[in-house]
This record gives sequence, C-alpha cells and structure tokens, in this order.
Amino acid sequence: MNLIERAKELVSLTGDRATANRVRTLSVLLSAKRALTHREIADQLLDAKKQLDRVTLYRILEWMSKKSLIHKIAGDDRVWRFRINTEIRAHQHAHFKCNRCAKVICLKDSKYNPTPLLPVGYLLQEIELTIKGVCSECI
Amino acid sequence: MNLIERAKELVSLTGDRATANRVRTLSVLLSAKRALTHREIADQLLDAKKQLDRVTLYRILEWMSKKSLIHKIAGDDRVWRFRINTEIRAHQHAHFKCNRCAKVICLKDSKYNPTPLLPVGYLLQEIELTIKGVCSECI
DNA sequence: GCAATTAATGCAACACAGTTGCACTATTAT
DNA sequence: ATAATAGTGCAACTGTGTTGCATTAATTGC
Repeated sequence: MNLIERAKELVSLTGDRATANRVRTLSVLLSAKRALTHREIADQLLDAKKQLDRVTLYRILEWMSKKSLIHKIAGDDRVWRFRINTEIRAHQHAHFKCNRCAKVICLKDSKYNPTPLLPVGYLLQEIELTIKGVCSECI
Repeated sequence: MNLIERAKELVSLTGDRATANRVRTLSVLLSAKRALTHREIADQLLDAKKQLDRVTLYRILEWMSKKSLIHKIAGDDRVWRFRINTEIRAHQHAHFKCNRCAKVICLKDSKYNPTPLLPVGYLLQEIELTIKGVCSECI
C-alpha cells in the first residue's frame, strides 16, 4: 500500500470527505521526518498539477488538527509546525527545536513523568516539553 | 526602596543607560505576577505623562532580554510574553499557560530533571516545559 | 561649559503568518 | 435531476513584530 492510499484511508476514517487536497497534504506529512511549517508543506505541494490556495491549506491543516490526524507545534518564531500523529506520539508531546535551522523533530521515548506542582485550583490538561539546542546537521 | 528605585538600580547594573522608559518598563514587569504581552505592558504604561512608542517598547524588551533582566516566553498564540528574571527562575523555564484566558504564570519548584533522549550528535542547550490547562479564575 | 560622539527614541513603512467573508464549485443526499 | 451541504479560491484584513532613517537626548573629551 503506497503513501497516497494510506493517506486516503486515514482521511476517510474521519468520516468527512476525502478530497484530493486533503489526501495530498496528509501524504506530505506522512512522509515528513519532522514537523513542517505551512510554507514547507505548500512548497512540497507545488509540483502537483493543480496548485492549491494557501488559505485552503490553512483550513486543511486546521481540520486535520481537529480530527487528530496531525498536531500543531508552536515554535518561538511565531510559526506553527505540523506533524503527523502516530499512536506512539499522540498525547506525549516532546519536541526538539534546533536553535540554528529552526527545524523541529519529535522525540519519542521521552519519559517525562510529571506531577508538576500546579497551584491549587488549577486544571492540568497538557504537558508540552521542548528541548532546544543544535541538531547534528548544524553543529 | 520603592519599585522605581529598584528598577533603576537593575537597569544601571547592566552598564547601559538608565533611561526613564527602561526604568518604567522594568518596574511594570517587576510588579507583574505573570508574564505580560507587549500589549499589556503598553497598556500599563498608558497613564504615564509621556506615551512611549510601540517600537521603542519592543526594543526595550529585546534589550532587556539580551541583558537577562527578563526572558521571553513563546505562546502558541504567536505572541511573546515577558517575565522578570529572578535568581530562582533564571534558566529553569517552566510555565503554565491557561487555555481559556491565555495567561502565563511561571512555575517555581518545578523539578524536572531531564536527561531526555536526544539523538546522537545533538547538542542540548535549553529545556522548556509548558504545562497547559485552566487556571483557577477560569475554571 | 561646549562641541563631538554615541545611544535612544519616534515615525513611517514594511514583512509575514494566519483569519474572515463571500462567491463559486464540487460532492453528497433526496 | 435538484436541493442541500461541504470544500475551494480570491481578496481583503488583522495583528505582531521588524527595519530604515531622521530626530532627540545623553555621554564623553576637551
């Protein structure tokens, strides 16, 4: 089963329409080894026969986040990055951000077991751990 | 010793000029109980006799970050937040971000002792831990 | 003190990610 | 086939943050 077929299946599983744009976008993220910006995704979609509008891409990415196909990562360059959700990675957010090239990768196996001290009356919903440094390519 | 005097002293310690704008800005952050956005800081400076330009405020905040008087926190709403640096908080970044009102507070005593699994060849520089949830006022 | 240098400020214009409204098109349901 | 619904494209907009440059204020060296 190739990438496009797998993407198509994943999109279909949401119950919503499996449009070509959604499938193409998801297949890009499926093959990405790191979190991509909207820009980077758009660039990879450039070679396709029909160019898709940047707003449409924003909406597709937002839709995919809502459907938990992908997740967003907030960088400190004010740019969202998007990453495919795999079973392993889901809900265990640990990311590495390169201070030189700004690339973001997902760290699996980051065993952060928290119980951090929240003030009384506070509700914990999510823990986001970002390790910053320099990746091997930029060192 | 009042707030303004303390702010003035801290600014002077950097070796650079202790202008009224810098002192005023720092005193706002000194009395803040949470991380503030550029907007929020500007609002608090409104009542002063002479209004300062937003660009100037951006530059003051950038300068203060460089001088380690304050630190920046990247929110996922694409907005920087600024927080005073105290000895305790320096270099131990753990923040709580409310998912409703978007306020950010600094969590002290968050004993995260990491050694997270970075890929080989990666250099670790900083660990940023953000706990998301709902603060007591928004619950 | 007074000029010369240096740093800080204000203004205008810009960059860029992300959003909203609305018309248009394609898809699904009846 | 027609009506209802969902997705797309375009244009215009929002808001944060930045850059360039002229102006003003503060230091420095006489």
